[in-house]
Amino acid sequence: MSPESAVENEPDGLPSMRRSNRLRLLQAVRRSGPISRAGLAKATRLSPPTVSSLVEDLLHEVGLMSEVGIGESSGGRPPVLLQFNREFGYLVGVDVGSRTLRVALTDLQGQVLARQQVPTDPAGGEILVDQMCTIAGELFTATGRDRGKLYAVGVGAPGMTDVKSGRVIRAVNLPGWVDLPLRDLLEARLGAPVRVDNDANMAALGERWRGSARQVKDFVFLALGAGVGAGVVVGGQLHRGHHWYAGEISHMNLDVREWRSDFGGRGYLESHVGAVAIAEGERARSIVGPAGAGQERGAAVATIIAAARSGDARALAVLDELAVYLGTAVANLVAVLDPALIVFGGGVSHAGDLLIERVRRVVSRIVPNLPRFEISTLGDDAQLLGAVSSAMDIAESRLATWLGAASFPRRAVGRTGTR
Amino acid sequence: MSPESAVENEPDGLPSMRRSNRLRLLQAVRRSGPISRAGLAKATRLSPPTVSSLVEDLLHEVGLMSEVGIGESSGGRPPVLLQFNREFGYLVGVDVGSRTLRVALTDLQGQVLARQQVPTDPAGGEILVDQMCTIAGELFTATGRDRGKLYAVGVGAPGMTDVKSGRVIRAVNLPGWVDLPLRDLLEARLGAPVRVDNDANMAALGERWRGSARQVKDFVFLALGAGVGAGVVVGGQLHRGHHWYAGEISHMNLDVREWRSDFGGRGYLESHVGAVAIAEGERARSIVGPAGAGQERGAAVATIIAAARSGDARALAVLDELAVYLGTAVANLVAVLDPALIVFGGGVSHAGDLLIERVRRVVSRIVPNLPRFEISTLGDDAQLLGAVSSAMDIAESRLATWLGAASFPRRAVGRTGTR
DNA sequence: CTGACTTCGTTCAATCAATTAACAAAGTGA
DNA sequence: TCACTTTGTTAATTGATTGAACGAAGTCAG
Repeated sequence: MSPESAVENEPDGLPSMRRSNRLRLLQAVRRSGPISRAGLAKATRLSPPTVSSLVEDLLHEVGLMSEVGIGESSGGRPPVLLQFNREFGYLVGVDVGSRTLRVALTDLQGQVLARQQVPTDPAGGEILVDQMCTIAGELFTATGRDRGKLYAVGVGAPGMTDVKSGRVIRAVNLPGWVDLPLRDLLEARLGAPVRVDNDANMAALGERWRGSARQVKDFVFLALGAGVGAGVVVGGQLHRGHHWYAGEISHMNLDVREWRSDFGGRGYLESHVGAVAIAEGERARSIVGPAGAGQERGAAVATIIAAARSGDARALAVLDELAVYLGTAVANLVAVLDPALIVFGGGVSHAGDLLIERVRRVVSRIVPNLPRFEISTLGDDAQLLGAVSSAMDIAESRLATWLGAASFPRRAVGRTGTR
Repeated sequence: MSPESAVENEPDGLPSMRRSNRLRLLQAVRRSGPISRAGLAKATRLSPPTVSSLVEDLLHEVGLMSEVGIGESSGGRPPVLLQFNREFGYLVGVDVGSRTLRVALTDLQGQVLARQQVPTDPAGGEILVDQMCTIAGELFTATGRDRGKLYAVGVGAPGMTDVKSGRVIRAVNLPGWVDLPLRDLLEARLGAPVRVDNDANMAALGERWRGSARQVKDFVFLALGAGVGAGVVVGGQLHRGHHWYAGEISHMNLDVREWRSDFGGRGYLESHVGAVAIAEGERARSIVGPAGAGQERGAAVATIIAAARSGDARALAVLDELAVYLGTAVANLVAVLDPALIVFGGGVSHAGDLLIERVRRVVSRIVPNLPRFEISTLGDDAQLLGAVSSAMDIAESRLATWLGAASFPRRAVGRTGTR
């Protein structure tokens, strides 16, 4: 009964018109929640008998729909409500943070059934792969679901990833991850298609799905954590770039006079906006104490933000300084992309309006086309939910190809000659 | 027999499967040049009788195909070759330069039938609209084509345009164009759908179609003329941005220390890379003579480039300076988008390798993900051909909706009740 | 130059899915 | 209780695609 086997069972022979209409019905059901056959007929502009017949397939032969009960009558025979069978399969989303590993088990609609988080094993490498698989297994057991029905997996990893080959090229703070074929390892162990992407991209997907960026076609998610990264969404689609480097804005140079000093010099965004840079600035030290005392830069940043919130002039000055660099970088990004929205995430984003106002002031002096600015509404869950969202994307296309999105009547392969 | 009337004549009653397959055939014919019915059957995976029947429609009823002759036998009955009827309708592309107005008349495949160029009337405004329409009319007459068969028009205008409403918000060097509803004016006079877009975007489309960017999904066209503009192509599609400001990189700030000085200060790209800025730099003056002597900045730039090509140290120094700013801007753009290719166009691009090498050197010090760099292969024709290309896009979708790309069986509207 | 073989395209009957029309089912409301 | 609505199914019709057979128009070998 696993989806895998169902794929095999489905005869390829069905002419495509029917398959395509089946898919249309399924999508209508997913969009329009519980809905009657009559409602589906209106929504898809198919005739009632056709809908009945296709629903029959979807209900009993395929198993992707279920009858969910009787609806209110509106003056006639009450409708039989149909629903997408969300438990036809399950999704797993994984967020590999440099400190925390989060795993969620959801149904096909992305509804979270269970989740768990543990400290990331700093050794990285295959140990982490073990950790993920174990936790995923535990979540299946805990919720009493069949792990054979795992349908797709999304993984957000810190650092640089090659989405096509599913490799992690290098991971921030996880020395054990260098050119790790994460996707292949996971697919082998979990028996389901896996997509690996970097954390900023995943966070962007999360915000697009259930965060600040719903309905927004063009936006950028700014991950302001240990480093600075961006997830770029253009035309509703994540844009990853030719070398998977899109959004690596930490390399931006904001001082032509310093461009000769190679990566990481004073002219570069990274030197002014990363948590490291913030925590180790002069003013910052005067707030959080001498360098080296605070092992955790994230904590130092949090302290500075707290001070700023309570009106500490030195802390506000740190934000001012930060905003000049960040704002200029954002302005340059806006000059290139003209997005409708920029979402701030990561530790620095907890400064909230203190940050947004300062950045907006800078940006508005540089470019005329101001985007909307918002703080991530998902916070630390953005990456995890983004991973789930990307698993949903895989599931979507798997369902589509399976049910026959494939255009049109395909003749039986290997057509025999005339003789 | 104009396409317009044909659209009306086509009964909407054809069930969609047939319409959709007709479209598939048409596209296969356009892709695969002259091809037999048997070839089409293989290419589209439709059965021979179906192909015959649909081709019959397309040939005689619709008129979008024509038989073009008999092909070589490959050991059996020789094939009857079919072709897309490129003269089913015509396209017009217009490039409104600040100095030259170019107009081309092409067939539906974008093959240029005739073209003409005249000096742009600096008065701008509706006078220019007249000019365009007149020239277009002349081209129809000169080639003996029926102007009633005009199928789509693309117009590239300098400056800022709102593609959705078809308005020119403001045009560089054309004071008469301020918030001009160019699309509506032209559609009223020409009787065909019109798309208006800015010159950098059109040039990008041109390079995508028949220039350096063929087959490239993610690239940026840099228009280095009087100002600096970019046409941004992401995922094969032009990206225009939320306020139609995408690619307005002249606003980029490359010197945080100068960000307070508002638009146009020393920190901004525009102040260093535009033809004005180049021609009026100190070193530049020492080559081309005192300021004000050369009315034409474009000519001054050309002089400098010529000098550089012949090894003039001062001219090369101008390029060096330019490359630092341009390279930094490009690097920032690359940090955001990671394109596969950057195409240089406009007057400054005539510096060729002298420019590319210098820019590449700067970019390679700032970001690790170097794109390919190329000089526009279309030169001054990029915008014009881009305008044609965008007209083709319109034509494509017009044909598609007309032939019924619209997904699936649509019930007769206003379905009468059960009674 | 004839006959076997290919390839191209069409004719014809069969198939399959969607539609219309009619009807059964299951309610509301006067 | 009866007229009316809305939902869903059954039955007959329509329309498009297909497979098989066949005619058309060539090549190629002996």
